[in-house]
Amino acid sequence: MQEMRHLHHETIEHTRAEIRPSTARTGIESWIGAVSNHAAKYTLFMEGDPADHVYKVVRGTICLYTLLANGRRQVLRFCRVGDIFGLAPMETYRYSADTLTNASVMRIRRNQLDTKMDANPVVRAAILGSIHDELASMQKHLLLLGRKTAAERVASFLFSMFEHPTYEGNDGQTVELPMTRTDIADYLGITQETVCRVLGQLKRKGVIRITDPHRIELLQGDVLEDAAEDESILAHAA
Amino acid sequence: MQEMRHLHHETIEHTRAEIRPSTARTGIESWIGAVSNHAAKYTLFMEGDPADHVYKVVRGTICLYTLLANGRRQVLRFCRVGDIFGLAPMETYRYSADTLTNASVMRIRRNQLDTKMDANPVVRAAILGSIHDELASMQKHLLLLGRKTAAERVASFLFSMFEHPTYEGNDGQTVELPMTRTDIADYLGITQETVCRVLGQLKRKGVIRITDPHRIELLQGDVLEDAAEDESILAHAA
DNA sequence: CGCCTGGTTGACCACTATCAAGGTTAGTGG
DNA sequence: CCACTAACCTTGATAGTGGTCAACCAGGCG
Repeated sequence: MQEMRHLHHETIEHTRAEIRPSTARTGIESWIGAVSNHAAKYTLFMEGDPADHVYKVVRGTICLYTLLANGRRQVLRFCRVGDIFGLAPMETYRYSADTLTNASVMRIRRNQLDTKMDANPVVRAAILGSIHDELASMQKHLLLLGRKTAAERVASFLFSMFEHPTYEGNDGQTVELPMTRTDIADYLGITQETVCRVLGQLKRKGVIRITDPHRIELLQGDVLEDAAEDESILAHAA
Repeated sequence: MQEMRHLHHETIEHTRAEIRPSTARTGIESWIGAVSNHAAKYTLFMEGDPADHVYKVVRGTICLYTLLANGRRQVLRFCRVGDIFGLAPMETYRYSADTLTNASVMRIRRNQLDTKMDANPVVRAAILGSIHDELASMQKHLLLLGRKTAAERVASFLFSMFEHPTYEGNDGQTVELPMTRTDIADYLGITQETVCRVLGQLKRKGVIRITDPHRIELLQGDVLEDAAEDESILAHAA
């Protein structure tokens, strides 16, 4: 909650980004690019748009998703501060990107990035590392979508939110969920109603406390972690 | 059943691989590495093993998968001739790899590959391209696992098999399925029985013909393609 | 020849989707 | 400042897709 000062609206400014240590995870301390600010629910780009920019989240949360003809939606990833997306080389984006909250993103021209990569082994390693992280988390998500029950999916999701390096409104015991229940459902391959029901179940079991719909407090982390891989932990009743 | 001649058992030979044009897709015409031959159902490595090699399939089909405590399995990918796996930089493999058929793989030491990558921009681009392909297909798979019905999943799978660049036993109208029904089920996030039932349905509709359990002939490609995104194409009855 | 693995089909049932209603919150305009 | 509206969230009732359990068949290998 300390990175949301000077909020111009939809402004674009060329800056050398000063990003926090958490970003060092990408190995790139400072990038140069155009930073733009957007209101919530703004579409940065849609599936099929020409993919000539790579994005880095500076503030807020972004949601990457794909659609099926009949309107079914699969959320591929929630991108938070420091996350990079649109990185894989491609002609056109293979997914759409919406802001969930007010958000700022830095855009880097793909060809500029390619030049930097060719010139600088450190940048190269950083990019590879970032792609690797993405692959790893996608593999975990394949397992979740293919083989976990609804209760395990929600528990896994919550647990990963608590695990995530602390950022705005996360003191390790409480997480801010910037997304709606429908967003969570579309991420987990279930419905909004099922998400609610499992959250209710976790609440009744005393595993979490739902301060308000977008703010959840962790009471029994170990139980949540177990529940992420074995729904029987939350055996019926209560 | 025609690819199982001259089976040396577990031989290893250093060779300059002569691989077919389909491999040019990786941009690397010839790699140098140790080629090893394995019988079907051989485990190349398991999740958690130190990841010091990158593999390239020279012959046969490999199956990459992860397990959940209670035995549930998610197949992440079927690797066929020319495919590369174990590429993302990691300390230990995050999945296991089994041969499905008799197979040969070329192993390259990770640090050797890293050296090549740093020295050669062409290799670099090829590797990045390969990772990109993997990301793209994983994103498609997330959509399948999260949002498609059983019928759509099987149709998608078959369609992708028919689309795949022709290789052993695929003349564009007939595909050889080296994997078992259980393997397919674990790839699609459903059960063996459901796979059988959908295949039966497709057969009764006249969309495919099942010459033998591992050999399927395509009769109506357009119908199969439509069914991959809209199960109602296969509306009940018959 | 008989076991064992893999495939197929059927009967039944459970998990989760769907449909529906009511509650809460935030944003908007009077 | 408050009424009104529209999202969003929550919970309940019902139904359907696909899982589970079980039986049987076929082929390969010891």
